[in-house]
Amino acid sequence: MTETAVGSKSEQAYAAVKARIVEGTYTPGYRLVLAKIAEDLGVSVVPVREAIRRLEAEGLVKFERNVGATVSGIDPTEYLYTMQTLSIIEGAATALSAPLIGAVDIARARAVNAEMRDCLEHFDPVRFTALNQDFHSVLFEHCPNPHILDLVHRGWNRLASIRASTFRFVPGRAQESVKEHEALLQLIESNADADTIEQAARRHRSATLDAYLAQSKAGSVSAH
Amino acid sequence: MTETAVGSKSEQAYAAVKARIVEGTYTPGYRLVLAKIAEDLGVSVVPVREAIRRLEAEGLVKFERNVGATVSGIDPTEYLYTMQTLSIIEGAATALSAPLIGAVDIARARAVNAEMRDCLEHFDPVRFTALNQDFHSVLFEHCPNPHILDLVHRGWNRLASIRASTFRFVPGRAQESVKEHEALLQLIESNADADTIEQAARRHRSATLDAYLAQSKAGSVSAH
DNA sequence: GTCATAGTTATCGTATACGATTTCGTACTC
DNA sequence: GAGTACGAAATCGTATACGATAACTATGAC
Repeated sequence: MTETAVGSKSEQAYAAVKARIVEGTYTPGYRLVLAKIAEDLGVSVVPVREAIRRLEAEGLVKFERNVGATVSGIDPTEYLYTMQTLSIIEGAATALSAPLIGAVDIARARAVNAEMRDCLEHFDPVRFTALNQDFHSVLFEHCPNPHILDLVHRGWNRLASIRASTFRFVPGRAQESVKEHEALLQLIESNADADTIEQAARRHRSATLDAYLAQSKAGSVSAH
Repeated sequence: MTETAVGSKSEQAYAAVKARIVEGTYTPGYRLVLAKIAEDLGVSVVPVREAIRRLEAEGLVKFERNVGATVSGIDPTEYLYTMQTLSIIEGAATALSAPLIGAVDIARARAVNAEMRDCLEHFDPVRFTALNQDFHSVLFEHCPNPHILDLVHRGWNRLASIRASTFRFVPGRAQESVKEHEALLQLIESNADADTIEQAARRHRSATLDAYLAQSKAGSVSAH
C-alpha cells in the first residue's frame, strides 16, 4: 500500500525523468530514447511517451516527430527568455501575494535570507540558489490566482533544468541579491501598494539577468 | 501527399478536439470519453489520450485519474483567474512588442477598430469578440519573447473555450473598449515608454473583467 | 423507508505487437 | 576522391488486447 501514493506509471515516469533532468543526469541536448527509459523504469513505452509529452508542454524537453526527444535548454537565449518571463510573472505573483503574507512568513523569509548571507562567505552557489528559491517561495506561494502560481512554478522548473545555479556564473550578483531581498521584505511589511512591490520584485530578477548578460558579453561565453 | 501536412494522428486528434471545444460542440463540463472520440475520428485511443493530455496542459480540459476528462471552464472564478493572468501577460507582451510595431501595423489595427465601431450599431457580440482578438493580435504578435507570446495565445484559447463572447454579457463595455483601443494605438505611435504602455494594456483588460464582475454581482448570474 | 453492501458495467491504464519513418553506413559510379 | 543511391538498423507511431479502477445499481437488512 506504500506504492498507492506514487500514482500511475505515467506519473512515475514523469517524476523520474524530470528529476533526472533537474539534477543534471540528463544534460541539455541529451537524447531521450523512449525504449531505453521505459526499460530503466521497468514500464512500457506508452506511459513514458505521455511523460515526455507533459515535459514538452512544460518546455523541459524538445520533441520532434519521428525523431525523438532531447533535453532542451541548450540555447543561452532560452535562459534570457525564461528569466524575462519569470520576472514578469513572479513580480505579479509577489504583488498579489503581498497582502496575504503574515508576520510569520516574513520572519521565515528573513531567516532564509540570513542563511543566504552566511552562505556568501563560504560561497556555495548551489546551496545559495536553493535558498533563493525558498525565499521567493515564501513570497509568492500565497498568490490567490492558481494560474499565475502555476506559471511561476513552471518558470522555476525551467531555470532549474537549464542551470543548477545561476549564481555560479554571476558571483558578484549574490551580495546585491541579499540586500534586495531585505528591501522587498520591508516593502511588504509596510503594506506598500501593489505596483511598487511588483516593480521591485520584477527589477530584482531583471537585475540578475542583466548581470548575467554583462558577464556573458565580457567574454567568458565567447563561443556563440 | 495532401495528408502529409496534417501530421500524426495525435496531431489530428488534438486539433479536432480543440476545435470542438472552441466552437462549442463540447461545452464546459462535457465528458470526454476516449473510446468515443477515437471512434469518431477513426483512430485508436492512444493518440486521443495524448491529445487530451496536451489539452490538459493548456488548461482546456480537466483530467482525473481513472475517471476521465471533462471540458473545463465551468467555474466562473476560472474566468476571473484567466482574465487576470492574461491582463498581466498581455500587458507585458504588448509593451515588449511596441517598439517593433510599424506604421502598417498601426493602420491595420485602426482598420480593425473601425470595424468594431461599426459593429457596435448592429451589435454582434461574436463578431465583435473576433475582431477584438484580431486587434490585439496586431499589438502583441511582434513580441520578441516566444514564451510570453505562447502564454498569451494560451490565455486567449482558454477564454475562447470558456466563452465564445465576453461582450455578450457586458454589452456596455464594448463602447469603452473601442475608445481604449484608440488610446492604446496613440501611445504606441508616440513611442511612449514601456511602463506606460504596459499599464494601459493591462488596465484595458482589467476593466473588462471589472465590468463583468459588476454585472455578475448585479444579479443576472444569480444561479451559482 | 433508508442505509449499507455486493455485483455489474463503463472507462481508464498499460503491455505487447507491428507498421512507418528517419538516419546512418556502405557500396557503387562518375 | 567525392558524391549519390541503396539498404539496414534504430526509433517512433498506432492498433489491439487485457487488466485495473471507479461509478452505478440492485438487493438485502435494519
